Amino acid sequence: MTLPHANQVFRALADPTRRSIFEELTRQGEQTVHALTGYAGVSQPAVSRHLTVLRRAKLVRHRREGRETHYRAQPDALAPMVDWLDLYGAFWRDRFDRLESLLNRMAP
Amino acid sequence: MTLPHANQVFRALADPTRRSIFEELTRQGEQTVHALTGYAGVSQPAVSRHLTVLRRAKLVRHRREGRETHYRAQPDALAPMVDWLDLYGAFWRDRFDRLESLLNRMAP
DNA sequence: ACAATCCATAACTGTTTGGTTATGGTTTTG
DNA sequence: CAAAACCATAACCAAACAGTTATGGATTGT
Repeated sequence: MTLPHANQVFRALADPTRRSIFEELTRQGEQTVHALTGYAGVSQPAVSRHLTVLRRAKLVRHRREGRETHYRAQPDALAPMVDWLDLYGAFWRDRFDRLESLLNRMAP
Repeated sequence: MTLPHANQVFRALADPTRRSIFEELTRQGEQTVHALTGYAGVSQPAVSRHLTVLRRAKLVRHRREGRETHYRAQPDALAPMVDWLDLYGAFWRDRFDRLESLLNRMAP
């Protein structure tokens, strides 16, 4: 029972180069493809394609300005992943609370 | 600057079938490979290999009992993903503080 | 003892993926 | 205007991936 767009987010962030690009955008703010290419350690076309994947997952937004394209992180697109963790986190908490109260009753 | 085992966790959870198996184990508790095969909608060898991937990411543990192998979720192995989101998705900080403290209580 | 069950691994296959180089469109610079 | 810079897409390639069927080892049931 996976949430609707969660899959794209999970897949996009599964690649370390893409995570690294997203991290860089989060830390340093808006960046051009050129700047990101200098950072990422792969070729410019590779960076462009990674950015396309991140864009389809809505993890980044872009803005054209003349011949350059500026990308910035869109952190609220992490919501599906957060929700997924939160969903199972709540479940664990319930189990943990039950276990905790059980232990309290057993050894007061 | 991603933690060493974070990559395995991200990769393991990138596949929807594997997420589904992990979700099932979290919801229903310990399960045999046979039971999971009935659930997952793929062949038994496929399930076994998914479980191996989840095991290497430490997201599940297994216990042999006679001819069957029982698997259960190991939710504290999600910690690297939670840490990552906490770091780069500061937007969601307060929601994560709850989850993180929960995980800390479960696996101190 | 024999048959059936449970599971993991091997062997194979088609698809996806992450990288490359090549190319071309658009915009800036000289 | 010509040249250079920026970026996206295309074409290609090797490796990884997720699935399958086949097989065999270990355990349980008859």
